[in-house]
Amino acid sequence: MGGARFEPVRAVRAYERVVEQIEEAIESGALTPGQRLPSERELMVQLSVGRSTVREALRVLQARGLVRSRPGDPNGAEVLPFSPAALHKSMTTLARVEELSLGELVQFRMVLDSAAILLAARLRTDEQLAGMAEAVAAMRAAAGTGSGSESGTGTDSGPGTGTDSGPGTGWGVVDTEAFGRADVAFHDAVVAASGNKLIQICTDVVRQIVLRQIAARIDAADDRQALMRRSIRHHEEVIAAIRAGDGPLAAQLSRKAMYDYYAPYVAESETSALRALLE
Amino acid sequence: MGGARFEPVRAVRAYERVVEQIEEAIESGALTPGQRLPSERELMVQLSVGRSTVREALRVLQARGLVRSRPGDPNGAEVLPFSPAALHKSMTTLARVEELSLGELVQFRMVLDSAAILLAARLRTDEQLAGMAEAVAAMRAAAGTGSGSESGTGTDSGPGTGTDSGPGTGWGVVDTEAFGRADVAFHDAVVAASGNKLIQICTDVVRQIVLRQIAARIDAADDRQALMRRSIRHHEEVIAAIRAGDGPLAAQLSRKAMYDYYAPYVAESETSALRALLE
DNA sequence: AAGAATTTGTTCGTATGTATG
DNA sequence: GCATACATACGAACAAATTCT
Repeated sequence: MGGARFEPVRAVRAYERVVEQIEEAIESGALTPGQRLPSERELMVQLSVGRSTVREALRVLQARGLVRSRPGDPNGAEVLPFSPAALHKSMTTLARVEELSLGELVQFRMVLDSAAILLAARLRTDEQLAGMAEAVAAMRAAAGTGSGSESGTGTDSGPGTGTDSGPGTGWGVVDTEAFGRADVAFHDAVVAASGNKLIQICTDVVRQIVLRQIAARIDAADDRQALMRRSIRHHEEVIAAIRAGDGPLAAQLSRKAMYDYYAPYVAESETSALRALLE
Repeated sequence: MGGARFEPVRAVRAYERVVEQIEEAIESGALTPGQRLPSERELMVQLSVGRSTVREALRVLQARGLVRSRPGDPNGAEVLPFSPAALHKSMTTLARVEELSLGELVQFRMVLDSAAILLAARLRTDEQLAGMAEAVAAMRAAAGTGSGSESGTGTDSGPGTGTDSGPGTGWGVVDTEAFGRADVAFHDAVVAASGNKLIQICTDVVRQIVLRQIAARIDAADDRQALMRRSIRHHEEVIAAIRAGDGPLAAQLSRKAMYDYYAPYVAESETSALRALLE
């Protein structure tokens, strides 16, 4: 009894077979980024399918961010290096149709970011630590405030980043855009030090989604500079804890910092769930 | 100076415009799951594009999991309820082409799972707690071991789940498949209690990817029953901590449990990064 | 610098298998 | 069983874009 088990045969479309073949070639490494696929007409001969079928398959692969094809390119479609664009798209869709609340997104960031910081406190190199300090210095510069605190970091502001072409912002006062960039650079340095690419990509994606939802409200805040100063102080505390190797403290500080920064925009019914992470 | 800023005009394909229109209709809620799109021929009239263009757009939408079309369906393509399938696909691709190591995946699970447990310890209802206990009872039943420990949980094994049709496994001994299902049910109950859908989906996706990588090795282990017993004991300790409302303890126990379970399959060079989370 | 050759983008017509009534 | 409408698939044709000569 029970030797053979049959599955219902789902009618597999021709274009899916094409997608599978090319996908397999890419994911297995037989096709590496930068290499070219055969032209559509040659693919249609090699695979013995019509051109429309080939094109539909290429569209799917393009939607997944695996290849790109340009009109007139004598070579075929180009195999792309992986980018989290498809992941970003999926999560954005998820956020819209599943009505992911801002609270959930911020909570997710608090979890992943504090984990990254916990790991970074253990695994960071001195260069990575210097990169974090540099980013905070850039935040200070963008906030237009002389100094945030009495921290002993000897690194001065990185060259060139910031006050070159911010449209509509004056000099020496506040450059919201540059501040945001420096903030991103800080967190990038942290997740890079954590050594976990998955955390890196997910935090990156979620950060963009969060920012898209509240960028307007942050820009409209009239106490921006005060917010920036507090954020800078928090970051400096985090760096100090990382430098001291106290991961749990650094992680807790980072959760607190993110809570303080984003909580005003989260629905009141959800802030308690955020505070549950502050402990 | 600087008033108008021009962007390079990227030639936007016709099919992309079609994708955007339909996508917008779905994400905005104008089209809800279960509803039907117009037929391809009608879309091609409404949008004044050719048939192939419509089809390529539908392929992209199908690849994103937003619609599904079947041959012969008198209605058009069906709008689907959101499923994390596209997210899963993206992450799987990421894991393959970026060579995400098993260590990174397990680390990610440790972070998200322990966060979910921390939240669940605060926010769970009694029903959700009962569901977790039920899942652990099912794990005990599947492991074929009389009792895992002297824990005082009064719930007996849930009805029906488990020993009905495991192929090739005897009765009363070990049913690896049922054990896995019960384990999944436990973690599902936890993330449901955490109240964060994003954590739920991400843990679900990553769990499947991890399992796909090491399922064979787990099946081949000859001390499976010992592993199961230890896993059950760990889960019972976690439940006890959740019941007591001690979130940090529950989270720490869960990280330890996952480390014990998966560390043997992780490269030795990576286990230290995992232990960094154990604190 | 201009034109030829090739490739993708798009349309259209046709044939086939399938689901619904 | 039959008619209808649909998706699937093929392939020819033309337009637009790119590269090479």
